[in-house]
Amino acid sequence: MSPTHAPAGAARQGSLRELNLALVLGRIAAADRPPSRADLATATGLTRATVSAVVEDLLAGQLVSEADPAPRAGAGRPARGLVLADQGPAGLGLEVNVDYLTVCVVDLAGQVRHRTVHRADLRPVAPADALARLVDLAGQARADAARQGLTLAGAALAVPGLVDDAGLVRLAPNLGWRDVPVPELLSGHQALTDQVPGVPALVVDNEANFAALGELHSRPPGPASFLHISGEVGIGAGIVLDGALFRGVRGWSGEIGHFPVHPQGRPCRCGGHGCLEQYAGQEAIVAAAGLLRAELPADTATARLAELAEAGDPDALRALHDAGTALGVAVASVVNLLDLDTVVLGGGYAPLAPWLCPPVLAEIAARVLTAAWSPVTVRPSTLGPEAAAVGAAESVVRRIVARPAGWLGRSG
Amino acid sequence: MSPTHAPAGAARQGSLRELNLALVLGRIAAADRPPSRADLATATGLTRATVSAVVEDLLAGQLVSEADPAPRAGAGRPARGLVLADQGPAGLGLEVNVDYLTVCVVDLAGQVRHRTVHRADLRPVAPADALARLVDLAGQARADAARQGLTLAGAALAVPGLVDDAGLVRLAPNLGWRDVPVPELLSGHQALTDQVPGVPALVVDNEANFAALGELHSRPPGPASFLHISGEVGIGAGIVLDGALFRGVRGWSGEIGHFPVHPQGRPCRCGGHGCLEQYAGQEAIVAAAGLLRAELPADTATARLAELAEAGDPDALRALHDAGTALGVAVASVVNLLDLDTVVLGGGYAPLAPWLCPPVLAEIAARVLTAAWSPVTVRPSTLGPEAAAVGAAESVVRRIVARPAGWLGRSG
DNA sequence: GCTATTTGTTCAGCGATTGAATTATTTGCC
DNA sequence: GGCAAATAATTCAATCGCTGAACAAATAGC
Repeated sequence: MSPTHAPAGAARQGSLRELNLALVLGRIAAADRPPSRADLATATGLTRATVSAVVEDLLAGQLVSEADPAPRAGAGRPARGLVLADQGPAGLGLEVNVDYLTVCVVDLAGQVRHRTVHRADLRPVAPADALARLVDLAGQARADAARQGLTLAGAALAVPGLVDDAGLVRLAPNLGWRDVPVPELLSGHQALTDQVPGVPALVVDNEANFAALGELHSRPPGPASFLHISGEVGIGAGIVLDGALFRGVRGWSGEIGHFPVHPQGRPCRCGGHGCLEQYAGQEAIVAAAGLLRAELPADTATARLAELAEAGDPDALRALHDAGTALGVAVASVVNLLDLDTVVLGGGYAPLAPWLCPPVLAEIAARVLTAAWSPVTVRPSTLGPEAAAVGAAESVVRRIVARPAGWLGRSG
Repeated sequence: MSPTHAPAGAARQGSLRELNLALVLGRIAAADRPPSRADLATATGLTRATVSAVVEDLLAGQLVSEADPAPRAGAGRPARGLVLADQGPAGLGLEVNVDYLTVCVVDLAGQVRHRTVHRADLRPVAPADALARLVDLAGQARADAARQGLTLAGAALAVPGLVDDAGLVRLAPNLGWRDVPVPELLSGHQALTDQVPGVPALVVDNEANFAALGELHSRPPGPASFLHISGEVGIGAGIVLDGALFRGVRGWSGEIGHFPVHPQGRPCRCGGHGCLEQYAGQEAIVAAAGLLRAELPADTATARLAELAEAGDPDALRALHDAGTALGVAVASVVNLLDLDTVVLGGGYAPLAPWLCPPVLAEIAARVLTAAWSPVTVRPSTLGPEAAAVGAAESVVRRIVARPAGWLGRSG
């Protein structure tokens, strides 16, 4: 991923157009106001002739559309602004979690055009049945998308667990799933999306990874490299390096929940001692604050905790401080290892960020050698609780923006 | 780095040839026996006509040369094998360390064609003087390279400390350097190498990073992603992801020495407590084994320790076991975070690997969730103590192999 | 209404790849 | 020894896509 590496395949004649399609479309996507063809030419270094030809392809493929010209001072023929199409390909994002199912549709511009949240305790539900419900919701989403002139070009499913390259869910402890062959179970149903060359029909990945992707593509765009930590029952991290998600050799990166914060500390269900999860996991924080954890929905407990902290409840404040310190120990090590300058607290941590950030920053200041030369930012996620589903859907459209040739029917 | 990301610049006509030059040359470099043009055509997907044209460019530019045909069974015109040229561009690798200076020259094929090690205690020497000595050694290396038909295309300097993007050595604690502007100090001397477009004249980086690169490009080629840990007085890690060194946002990745192994443990000079360095640093191991650390050269102490362990000395064995356990705690967290499947113990750890690996593996087995599905390999580095200098030199030639257009005088 | 200015398109030219035909060189068989 | 089959490498017309310059389109200012 960004590092200078040799190209994967042969550069044939058409590769040139493929690259320039991606280049121009990427510029249109990144611009903050609709650029003209002339703007794109100067920005990319291509000639206006080439840009025109490329844009013609993109217009024909419904990837961009012409917008009202951006008002400009001075003389000259008015420009025609180019924006990402709001009719055309879109991504389907799916999420299965402990107490809800989410389906959403995101268009090329990153707008959420459809969203459904289905609250239900999924733990007693068999995986196949949960997926069947999801297919049902996806069908409605697809119909709604079609009404809006959108074509679903691919789907991505977020799961709170370890996922295989093939989409096999090896283990989702809080959901009670083990070795669930998701693509196989879904293949029995109607296809979720249309088939588009270059866009896999279904990608399954960890929710923390997709949540990080959602953050990466949020507006305004985040930094190119950051650590996104989702604090739920477990603690997962999504690592974004140079604008790309780092998935590790087998896609199992980001397991930060069992970082040894207190090596001789509390026993953890993983078999170790003093794992981060035991000190900064949602259940741990809630318990430390003296709240009964009988209240089932995790977000309710989190909201309650935030209320108490807001009101100055000393137990809640102490619990949050301790959790933040534990989190800070782990985060500091990650920052030392990867030299990141931004850490995003997402998921259940986002509403607690006002109280978690200070101790995290304190640990970073104390433990990160290089913090003296350049500061590390710790901030809450800008996305809500559906970050993972939105990030999943965005990963689909981003793939099209990064490689539009597939969608346009070129060799890909 | 590697990840699917949009191309940086405009794809013009010549980019096609640039890409294919890199593609073909990369194949020649990666092949284990000299491939013919026909082999390259089938391997890359290009036509034989194109491959011939590309190879002609590479031959003219002295990047490859024709070798004896690989013996083949069956009829047909015999192939002409292509190998990386042993006359042509080469990389100059430099290293400043606490008790030695090293200069080496590595050719395109990765062969070390010249090597000088100058032993001296560099701590009392002013940075400018140390660099002047290095320039002297480099001049001899350049003359020797010229005698062998090699042209030095660029230089890379390994330093045991934090280095800036601009080559400023912010801090090299064991060397006593602070804010040393290396490129500036060297600019006063004769140029180390020739100027080649696309190849920076001098790159300065951390020794751990270059040592990891050396491991990456060693024969047989290592895995595409791994963690390389250099155990010296300090402990540095080089992170290789998808075949590329991961340098972090500012190039300061890999600071693993201050990983909190025992949060309430021994105070560390960094201000923290229980840092890995205090338990698995060379001085710590030597002290724990009951050896006097008055013996200055670090490699002597390490060798002595290995001898004692070999002889079954219980103090030495216990010290190594404890160090390995501490190292394992840190390594397990890194593996959990990045999902790597290979860890290489280099530098001072390499000769101690027989005793360090078992406890490291034990900690990984206990702490890495995914280790159950796929094992993690822990092995010593195959390179000797000059790994950093060789890795530095290799980084120069690798850049040429990855982007030969610059060397060939194309726009690149 | 005219000029200056900027946008976008058209078109000949050119570089690079392609695919088929051609040449080169060896093995195997009669 | 000579011929056919097989494999390697080169040659060449065709094609694709980018370039650069000329040209058409559309607006502001005088």
